[in-house]
Amino acid sequence: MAQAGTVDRILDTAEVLFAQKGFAETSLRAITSKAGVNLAAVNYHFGSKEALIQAVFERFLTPFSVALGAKLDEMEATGTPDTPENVLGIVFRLALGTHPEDPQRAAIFFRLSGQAYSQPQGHLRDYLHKHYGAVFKRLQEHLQRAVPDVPPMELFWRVQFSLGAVIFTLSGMQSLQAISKADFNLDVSAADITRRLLPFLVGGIQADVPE
Amino acid sequence: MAQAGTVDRILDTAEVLFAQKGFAETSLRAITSKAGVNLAAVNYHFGSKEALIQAVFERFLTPFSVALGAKLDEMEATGTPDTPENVLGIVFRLALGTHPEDPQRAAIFFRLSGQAYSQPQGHLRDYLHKHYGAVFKRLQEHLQRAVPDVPPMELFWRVQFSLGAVIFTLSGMQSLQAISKADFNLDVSAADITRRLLPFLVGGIQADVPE
DNA sequence: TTCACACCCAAACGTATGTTTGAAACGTAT
DNA sequence: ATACGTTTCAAACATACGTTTGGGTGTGAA
Repeated sequence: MAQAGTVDRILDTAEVLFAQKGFAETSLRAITSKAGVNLAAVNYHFGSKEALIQAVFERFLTPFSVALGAKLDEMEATGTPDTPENVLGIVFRLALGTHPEDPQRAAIFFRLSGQAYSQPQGHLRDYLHKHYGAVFKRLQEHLQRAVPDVPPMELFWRVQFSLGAVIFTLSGMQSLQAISKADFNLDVSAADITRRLLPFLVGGIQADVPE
Repeated sequence: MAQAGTVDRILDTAEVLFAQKGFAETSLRAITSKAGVNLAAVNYHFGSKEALIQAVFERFLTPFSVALGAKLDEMEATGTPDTPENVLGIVFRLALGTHPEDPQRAAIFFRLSGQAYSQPQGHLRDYLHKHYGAVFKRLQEHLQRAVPDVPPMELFWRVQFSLGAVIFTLSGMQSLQAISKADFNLDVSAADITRRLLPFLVGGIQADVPE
């Protein structure tokens, strides 16, 4: 990140600031001054702030969804059984491991996703669903095979619940960590939390469906 | 809401707009013009926008936490067993039922909570934890008795995961409903979703703790 | 009636934001 | 060396925001 081009410097900085403070609360001036580029550079290279936000997501999600697709291919090729643990495990290891050189990056990934999903108007939510809905659907199909007793409609919602648990928790990790430290005097990392998340989600997803 | 006083008209309107578009994206001008009051009224009656936001939450959460406390009292008095279903059931029925005359209100409640929690800086999160942490802790103690095999630290996080699932899902219901309709051609209500949520959360909370 | 106080209102203030502009600097191929 | 497309820059622009101001309006008590 030291002496990259203007475009990358903007993306690198925007990514961090967006994750830290949200989209509306992060001004172009904050981004450009911290990135050491001129204010006008954003509009020159991206066209608008909105386009910058989408570019940040694209740089994040395209490699992720490609890797996820590959992992699913591999799973199908090797005949790995469709269990909730296996399917969800892939996602988590991927999210935590796409940038092994920079562990912070995983947290940024989750918090950005959280920002996107909790965006009020849902522009981004729709954008994400449109561009990455295919891989997402494929993932859900594997999950469906893992819990054939859960009706598809029910599973759809359980996946949404899981998404909520994941994104919400990790996007607010700093506050939660403070609370956790105050109540239990213990530090936790993103990897800690995801380790705890897996059994929780598996338990929820394969729970019995009432009547 | 027809001809209430200025203060209530502001609160009524702000509540809806905040839930709809978020705090930063809702201007005082939008609130006051829709409420039919003068722009300066907010600063006159509340002091600042930040104070308005807190006032909105107070009007929501104080009755809720009082009612929750009463329900817990009742539970202890009648000796109702501490099962995850019972404890969580109380919360859900309360959240959905605090304003039976206005079913929309429950959705607003959840979406506001979601906005608060996904707020980047976490002012509100801390405010909520400070003002309503006591009832919350009590709830968690009942849950702990319901799942004695889950270590307290683990349970703390599972409660956070549950909060995420609930708030996140309900705060983004409009988008999710659209997706759900597109994929399954079915409409769903907030009550529907909470009915689905309960078994999911119970399953997650009482899942086995690994090694 | 007069006074005091709470409330309301139109207007203005200061500031911050995203965006645009036009000229300067740069790199590169001719 | 020159010309040209690309990129950078300081400055300005238009707008939106939260907040403040000062005068007006109504109401109840003295």
